[in-house]
Amino acid sequence: MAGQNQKWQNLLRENGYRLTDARRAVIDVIANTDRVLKPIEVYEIAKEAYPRLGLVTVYRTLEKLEELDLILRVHQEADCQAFVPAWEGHKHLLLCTRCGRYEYFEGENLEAFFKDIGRKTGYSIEDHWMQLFGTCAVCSQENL
Amino acid sequence: MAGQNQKWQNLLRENGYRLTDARRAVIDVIANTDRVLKPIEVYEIAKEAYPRLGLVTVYRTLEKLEELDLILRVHQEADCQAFVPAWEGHKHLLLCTRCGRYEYFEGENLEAFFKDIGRKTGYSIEDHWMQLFGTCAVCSQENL
DNA sequence: TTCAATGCAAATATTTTGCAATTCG
DNA sequence: CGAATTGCAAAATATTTGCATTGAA
Repeated sequence: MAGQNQKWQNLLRENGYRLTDARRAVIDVIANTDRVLKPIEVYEIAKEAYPRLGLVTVYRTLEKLEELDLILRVHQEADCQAFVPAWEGHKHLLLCTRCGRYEYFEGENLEAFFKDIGRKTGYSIEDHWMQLFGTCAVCSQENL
Repeated sequence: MAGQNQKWQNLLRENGYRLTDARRAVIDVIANTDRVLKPIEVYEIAKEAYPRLGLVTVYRTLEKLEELDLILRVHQEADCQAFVPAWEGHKHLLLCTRCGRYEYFEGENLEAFFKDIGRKTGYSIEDHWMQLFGTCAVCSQENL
């Protein structure tokens, strides 16, 4: 997962966006996080490396990263504006409700199931969201 | 799905809440909707039947209905504050991205799958969300 | 009669927009 | 240099809270 920074920076440039210090700082944070992060959290962490960063820029950078499918917006009970690095082709997430850690998981066999639902309901299925919530091994440990 | 009003009203009372005209108006709307509704939409519709309704009361009533598991919060790309009547035991939703219509669907065999994910990742799974998005039969029809 | 509930107005919180100054390429 | 980007301040949204009044039980 580490070292995505360079790849992301290249992708931004290839898509006609400029590479600025502000963007680099935001990317450093979100590309390598092992926890779900809210914009304000990205801001606070990135600000340490690049103090004149503005929150607005964080919002705008996240917007572009999402547009390029480099990050994924995570919906949770309490808030729906948190992000994790995206994994190509997979949007099945497992989240720790205590610490925000995340894991991606595979679900190939689900496609057939979804198709079947579509047939039964008369809907043409275009997208799906699947998320599991639980307590990660580390947090379970701490709670003994 | 129709005629849930009375049941909901009883449940509110059984749980120590008072039955007011404002609450009845809100319940009439959300208990019988066939579309996902945002608080402001509930407000606007319910206001027709009970003009002195305040938006704040809609928020507060929805909060109580959610607490009693009578309605379910629906998360979508654009907003995460929309509700549908809940179906006991099932939180698997299929949503029309055009008109907001919804269908519940069953997924018994998923439990084993979820358990397996938990075992592989070391997480103890506590909850899951599954939603499908698509175009319903009516909207597909209209779009010919 | 009593206390929960209401609804207004005000306070918060969050996200977006306008714009002059800055910086990348 | 020229255009994209920044970040401030202000605006727009969405949701919550305080409080005097109303109304259900």
